[in-house]
Amino acid sequence: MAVAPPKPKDLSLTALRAFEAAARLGGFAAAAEELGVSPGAVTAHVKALEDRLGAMLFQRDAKGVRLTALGQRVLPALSEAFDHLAAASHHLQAEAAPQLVHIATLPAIAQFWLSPRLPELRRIAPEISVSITAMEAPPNLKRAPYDLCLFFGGTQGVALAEDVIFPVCAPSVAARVRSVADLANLPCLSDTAWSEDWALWLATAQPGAGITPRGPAYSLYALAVEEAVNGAGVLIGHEALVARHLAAGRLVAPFPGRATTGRSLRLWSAPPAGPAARRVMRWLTESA
Amino acid sequence: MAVAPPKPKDLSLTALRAFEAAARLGGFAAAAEELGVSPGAVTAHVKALEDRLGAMLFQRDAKGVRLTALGQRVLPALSEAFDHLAAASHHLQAEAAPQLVHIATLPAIAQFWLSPRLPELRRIAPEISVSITAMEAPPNLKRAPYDLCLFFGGTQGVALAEDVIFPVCAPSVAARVRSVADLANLPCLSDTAWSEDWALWLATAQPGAGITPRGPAYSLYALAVEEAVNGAGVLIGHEALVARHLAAGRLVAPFPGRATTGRSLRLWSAPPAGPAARRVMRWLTESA
DNA sequence: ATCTAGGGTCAGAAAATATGAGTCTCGCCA
DNA sequence: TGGCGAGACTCATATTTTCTGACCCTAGAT
Repeated sequence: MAVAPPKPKDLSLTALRAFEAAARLGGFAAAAEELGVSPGAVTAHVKALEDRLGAMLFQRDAKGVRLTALGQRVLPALSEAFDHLAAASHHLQAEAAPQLVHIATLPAIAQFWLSPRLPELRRIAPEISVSITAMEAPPNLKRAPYDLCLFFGGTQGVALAEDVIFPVCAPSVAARVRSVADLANLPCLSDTAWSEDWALWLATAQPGAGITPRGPAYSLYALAVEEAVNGAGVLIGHEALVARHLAAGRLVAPFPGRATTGRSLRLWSAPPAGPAARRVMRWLTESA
Repeated sequence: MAVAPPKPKDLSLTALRAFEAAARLGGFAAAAEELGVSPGAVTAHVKALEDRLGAMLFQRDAKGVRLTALGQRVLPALSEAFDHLAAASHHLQAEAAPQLVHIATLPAIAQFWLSPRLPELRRIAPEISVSITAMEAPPNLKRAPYDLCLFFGGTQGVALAEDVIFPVCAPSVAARVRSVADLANLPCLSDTAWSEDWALWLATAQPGAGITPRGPAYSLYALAVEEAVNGAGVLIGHEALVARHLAAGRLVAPFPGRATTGRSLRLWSAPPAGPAARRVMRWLTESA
């Protein structure tokens, strides 16, 4: 009774994932971002899924998309399923490479805080290998395959250090800086993502000074630091990130005033943290 | 602090699925069958996954594959995750098309039992649309998107009818059949998948007759039936499948003896059966 | 009015996935 | 002891899926 294979194919997993991400994040663009594809790809997936189902999942208007009733009904089960799948996949990777620890962090933290500590970690625990991925925002640990996260702000995990900020500059520049008022005549370097830093520091160190620092903003903190070291101006420094340069004398703090941003450098781990991840977490915590 | 996207991609869902199927079913060939792809595709997926992980998941030997310890450790979580995903996907399809009922069944049942009943069902419940997929063996309902299954044997669901077998043939052939002994001189048609039918019937209807029926075996029961109707010989008929031909007089039963195969025609549903599926199930049960 | 943030569309390109034929290695069996 | 058959592997090729990139469109915000 053999028959030729007229196979009724399942829904495409990729399309389901695109729908799930779009629904959960409330937009195709956000979903594209999370999935690491272009928005057009998400559009196409959702459309394909809708065509396949013969029903709309989103209501479109020019200002975005909203889930239809159908979409709302099926989203929870789908999200949960993908959570399970991501967890299983993460588990698989952890079991396959138990000595590999993936850390997600800001580029600046990676370069100025984490990287300098790694040689010592490698000396202490040579069997552990650490991989670092730099990103702008903490990943969704339910989905992304990282073992540890290291970012400013939030409330999860342990705080390694207060985020303390204060101006720093090359020694040659410091010689020309006598008072806070001098900042008005110097390039005041900053990071575009931390554009409030100067105002925050001024409010704390010299309230009512009436100074509006002006200067280039960099989209990569490392660039700003590099410029400061090269004498391009005064950088509003984050203690954890400029500590090494201060210790080495490549940068100095021309003013005594320090401000806290209210955030802290925090370290947390993905739920089923393996021995290696715990080991690295302990070491980083102690080293802070 | 924007950075270019050096994205650490997740494991391929397709590869994970191939691994899961191979592990669960105990072989690449079986997995290929379930996934509806060629064995080579499964081989490639598993290999890609192993390369990606840097660890072996299967131990190969010439007689098949066995899971490694690593594979055994991760399989349960993966299987569960794919079960959830399949359930969610099924749920989505059911919600999107609540009036569509997918039935999985044997080709012969589809043609000779189910199909004749559908016009009446359409008359009674025109809003329900039924889709039928023919297959050789009951699908894994945890994975395959069917609402109802209709097969011989098993213990699930409700029994619609005993599987009763007895010889049938065209009236013109019946005229030449006087006794069971005549079967030795006539083509005795059968289905390759039900090769024991003749022996079973003879053991019940004429024990010790010493007859070995000979004749063509068909890989599709419908072919055997067609041949019987055309007078090609005597077919060992399954009551549920030849009832219509008997009623119409195109086939007759030349002997009074009937045997039961010990199995029955059973109908069962996938766990979260919607209203339409339940309706169809009720109707089919009553119609039997 | 212009800008901006989202989506939609499309053609072409890239990557993933599948096939199919041919090998290889066993264990089974005559 | 040589022939099968099962099951898996390989490789070159084919197909399908998926992605991109550039463009358009709309509506609310500036």
